[in-house]
Amino acid sequence: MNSSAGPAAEDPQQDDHQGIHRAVIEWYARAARDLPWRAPERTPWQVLVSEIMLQQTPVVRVLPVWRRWMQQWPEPRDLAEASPADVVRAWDRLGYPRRALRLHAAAQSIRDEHGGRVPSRHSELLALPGIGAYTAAAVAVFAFGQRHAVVDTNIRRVEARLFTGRALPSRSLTAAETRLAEELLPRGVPESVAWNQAVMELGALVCTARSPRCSDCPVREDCAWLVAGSPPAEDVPRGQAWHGTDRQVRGALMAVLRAAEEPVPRRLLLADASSAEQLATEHGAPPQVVVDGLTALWRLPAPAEQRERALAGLLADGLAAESDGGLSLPV
DNA sequence: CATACGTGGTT
DNA sequence: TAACCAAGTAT
Repeated sequence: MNSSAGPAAEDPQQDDHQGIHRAVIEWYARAARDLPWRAPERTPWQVLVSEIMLQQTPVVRVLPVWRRWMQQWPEPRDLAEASPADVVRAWDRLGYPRRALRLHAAAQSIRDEHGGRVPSRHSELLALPGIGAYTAAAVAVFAFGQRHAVVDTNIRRVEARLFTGRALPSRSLTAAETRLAEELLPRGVPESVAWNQAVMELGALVCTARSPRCSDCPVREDCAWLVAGSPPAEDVPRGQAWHGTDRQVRGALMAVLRAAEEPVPRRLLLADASSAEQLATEHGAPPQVVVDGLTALWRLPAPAEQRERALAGLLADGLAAESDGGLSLPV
């Protein structure tokens, strides 16, 4: 309320935000989803795995994969001992399969350099493969209860609207946003953890990108964007190209490799619609290796050069490996 | 700072 | 239907 000089004068903003802190945290207690990685008995490893899986991936798609994953590899050591092929298969179609490889490498680092326990320091987490600023903070906060500013896409959007009055945050994370998130963090450790979790959930459930449910928002009275009349976003979001891209070809190649139980001959993997037909004609019979997704791969309107390039990328990333009979997931 | 990197549901 | 979007990271 007041910002007179005193012990707390170093962050005069804090008093002004207490009402917002209280309202959002109270809303969370009432409206939060019941997710397994939030259960009281959750382990740091469970939290870490969930955070990696949730990178750019919706909760509903992560849930079933996470459950299987934690049953199969309940501790970092368990995953560390698995083969990359098994890890990539278990990742299923979560997308960005390089995350699976990095999580595997992180598990090995945890085993080799941290005694098999997920490290709790932000700096140590940050040093693990596949873990950046967001995930390091998220694990430190949600698994270890520390006080750090978590800055994900949800929190960026909520804070952009609530305090900056903009419909959407900028394309990339700015220093100003990080500073704002840090300034908004409640003083007390438990409160800061609750705040991070609550704002993220608010962004996921109410303050959504497309059609925000402002009538359900606990801080709609304080929202700079709403007060300004909900002006539209300024810059047009660049679309994520897909059709005809290398990424699409990589995805189709990965689908085949995941389904294959044996190495897939290179010519089979790199065939296009016409050459596949030619192969069948010449051999007078369907290919010996029947693999799910091969037909879809052949049907892609991608030139041979692009298929070669996509496969080379997979090999370079360690998502595919060459063997006697052809290509397979890395053993 | 921009770009590559999967996948599938929603609008 | 095409475009948008989802708890980012690495280069």
